[in-house]
Amino acid sequence: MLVVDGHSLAFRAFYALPVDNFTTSDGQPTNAVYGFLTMLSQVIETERPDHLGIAFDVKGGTFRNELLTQYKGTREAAPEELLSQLPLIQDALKALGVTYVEKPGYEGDDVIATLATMGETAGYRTLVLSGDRDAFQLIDRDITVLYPGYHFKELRHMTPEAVEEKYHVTPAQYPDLAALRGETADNIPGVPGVGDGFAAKWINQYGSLEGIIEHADDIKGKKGEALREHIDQVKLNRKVNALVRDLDLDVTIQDLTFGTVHPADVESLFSTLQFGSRTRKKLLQTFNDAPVAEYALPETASSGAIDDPMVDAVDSPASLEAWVQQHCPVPASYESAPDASLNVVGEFHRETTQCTQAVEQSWTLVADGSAKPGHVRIDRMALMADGHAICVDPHDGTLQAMLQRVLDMHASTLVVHGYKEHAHMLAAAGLHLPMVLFDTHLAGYLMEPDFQGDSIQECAEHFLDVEVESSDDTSQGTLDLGDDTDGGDAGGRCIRLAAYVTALGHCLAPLIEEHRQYPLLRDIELPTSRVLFLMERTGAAVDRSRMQGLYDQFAVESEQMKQLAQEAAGHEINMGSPKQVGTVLFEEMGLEPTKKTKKGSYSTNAAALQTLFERSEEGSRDNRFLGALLRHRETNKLQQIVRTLLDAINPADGRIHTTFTQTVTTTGRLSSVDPNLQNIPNRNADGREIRSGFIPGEGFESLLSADYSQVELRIMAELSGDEALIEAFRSGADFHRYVAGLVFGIPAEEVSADQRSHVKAMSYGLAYGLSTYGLSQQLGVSTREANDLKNQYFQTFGKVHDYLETLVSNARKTGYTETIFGRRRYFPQLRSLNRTARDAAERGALNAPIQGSAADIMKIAMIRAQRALDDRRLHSRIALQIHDELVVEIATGEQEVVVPLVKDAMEHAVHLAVPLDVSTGVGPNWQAAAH
DNA sequence: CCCAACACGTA
DNA sequence: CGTACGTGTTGGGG
Repeated sequence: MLVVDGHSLAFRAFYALPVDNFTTSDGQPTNAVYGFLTMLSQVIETERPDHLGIAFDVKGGTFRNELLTQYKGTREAAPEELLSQLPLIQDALKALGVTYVEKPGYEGDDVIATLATMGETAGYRTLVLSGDRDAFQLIDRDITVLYPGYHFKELRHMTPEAVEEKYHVTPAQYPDLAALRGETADNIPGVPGVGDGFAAKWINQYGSLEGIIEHADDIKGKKGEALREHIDQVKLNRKVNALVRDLDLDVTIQDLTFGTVHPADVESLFSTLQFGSRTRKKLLQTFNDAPVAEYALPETASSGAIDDPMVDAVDSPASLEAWVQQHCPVPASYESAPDASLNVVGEFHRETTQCTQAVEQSWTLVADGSAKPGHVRIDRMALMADGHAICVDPHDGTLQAMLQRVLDMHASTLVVHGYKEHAHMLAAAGLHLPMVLFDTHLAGYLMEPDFQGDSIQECAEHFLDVEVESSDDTSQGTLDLGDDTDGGDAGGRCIRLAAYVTALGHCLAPLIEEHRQYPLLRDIELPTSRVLFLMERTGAAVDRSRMQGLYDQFAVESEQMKQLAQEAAGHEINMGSPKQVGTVLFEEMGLEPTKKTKKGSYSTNAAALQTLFERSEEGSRDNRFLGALLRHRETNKLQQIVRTLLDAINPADGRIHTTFTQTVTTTGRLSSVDPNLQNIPNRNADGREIRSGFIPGEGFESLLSADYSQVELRIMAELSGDEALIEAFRSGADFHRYVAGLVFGIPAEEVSADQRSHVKAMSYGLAYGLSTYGLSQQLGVSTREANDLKNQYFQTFGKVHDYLETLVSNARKTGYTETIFGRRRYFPQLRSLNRTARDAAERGALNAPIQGSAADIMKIAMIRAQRALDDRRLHSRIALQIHDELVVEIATGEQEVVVPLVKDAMEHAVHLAVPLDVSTGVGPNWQAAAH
């Protein structure tokens, strides 16, 4: 938070810049306005505050004048040239969306003191920009005064240390010193002959002004005499220079956010001030791109360093047990919740949101190793509780039983960074990790889904605002906690990580609670991570020879097409290089380019090649080249996909173990990496063949594929409350046909194939913020027709239109969107003045709650399905999730019971105004299971 | 060895 | 000039 002394900034600006150079054609001086705004802008750019308040004095006397008639008497009246600019400055602030505050009967300094105190109470670090030294009394750990030097640009950060260095008293003692010394600028006389030096000496000798007055008689010499003579003056000074910190100001911290300029007002004001375009642009940028305040870091965060724990030695089960008994918290109800499925309830309880207290009384476990499925390994682990830490070797056979006992008894009070990864690593040592209390990795993701950074170090740096010594920047694995190629202080590093996780937990728990994210964490994300752990460990079985056959087939055709294309081109070319392909097409063959890429060159993507192909004459050289190239692109891509699948097969079990990342997407979806099993071809027939390579493993009879029909549209029906759309789903008819009938005002049976597909594209485009232009492109119709369709659609489903609009306008107001389950995503760019950026943010804001709610529902479905399988002691297991589809490996003899079980888990994941529809298929491979 | 740009696979 | 992802290749830089 930045609090500014408006008058002192205006004065400095006025005297720093020549009036002559800053006057409008009709004679209005603008030097102070210009200087004020540019100086403020500079400070904002350097300090990047999330809150901003400007304090101004009000005309007329203050309570100080009543105490001290000569107060500020010598200060020359401000020149008219400056006074006339003060209202302009305030207008500019208003237009730029900056709050300013004044309080009759008080000075700007009192307003500043109050604002700074409010900020501190709310947990913000506060900067006070002021040229008045009275502000020094505000300085403490969280309040710093920016005090201008001779040149305005030299701003000194006056911290408690800086004050003590300069004046040899604490900030709290500074007003005592000023009272003794006086302030000539304000016409306040001090003790004659007493300056900073003697004042400081006395204060340090007697502790305070009070102490000095008490012992005034002890002070010898001329200075002592002078002091005794002026003691009443000094007392009065002290009364006058005390700032009022608890004014009733009529503003809250929330009012001090900024970043929303009023473009029209700015435009007109800057025009009358005759500011140049460069100046306008710069100012707009500063006040427009200001960050949306998402949360204040708690006080612990600003304190800087993380305390090192006491490191204890543990080398036997007995000493481990003793350590745990002494330091680890005892769960409130161990008997009732000892199981791994502690949180796996599949029910969402939005009302219970407390977690801070529990996390405060928690303990921490950090395992070091690799969590990559198929290459899971654990090297060591650290436990931390109660400020104490130990490092243990999980492979130590004598400790294992005790370690498991500790996990079983205390997991419900445990905090980890990455439940899924820890479950994998502990499993490598034969240990089972029950459900835990809190996960700092998942919590950080919920707080800021846009933040990219998985490791403990990155999260600590981001959320704790500490400098993390980058022990080794050799981290290669995406989810690794770090590498340990050093033979040195690996255990120490592990313990340090535990200290970070402990601090992260203490920092994130209150934030999570405040933002009502704990239900999501406890009831959705943590249970989901357990399901993902099981899925990753299981992996997906593949038919290696089938895959190899497909690979060979694609490779042969790919090679053939390459030969064909090179024949047509007349020379060897690298088919994988868009650049070389472009050269052949647009230079050697002289074809007319269709589209340009954003970076200047001509596009050679499939769409562009297709139009060129259709344009070319049958059998011509161009035609043959393009045909071969298109087919090569296709088969080469498929070959490449199959190759990565083959490479990913784990030799130990012949299965592919992907990693589902739970903290990368901004909307709440999962993603799949290494390999990505969420983008296995499904649209074209020959690509789809790859799915036939995914099969049930030994002991399993078939694969089940279960997917949601039109989830996102159903969510739109739910969220908008549109009766017509809700009825469309309740009717159970062919949805797109039914909707097309409504849109075109004809019976559903008379809807043509074209009409149906147009309406279908429109429906899906809605949730993406599709433009009429985009729609027309996709449908191959004129923008006019697309626009007509859009109007017709919104006329039929009015509430959908209203919903989408309020969605964006609410997001503009609050700064974020929310899913049905309260998952948030922030969109600071909604207030951008850059139209492209703003439009993109609007589309994102439109889509996030819809895509995100669908993701939430699927996660709940997975939790429910896993619980159902667990409860019935079934052997069937979830293998894959592809956003709206689950693939389940059905154990021999279980098909009859598993199919309805999974279907039910998905359909009843949540109760909406519209039913959720799940279609299922079973087959000997993934392709055959399609339906 | 890392990175951007391009292309293309999925929901 | 439609959202959300991951991966491969090329070709430039170091």
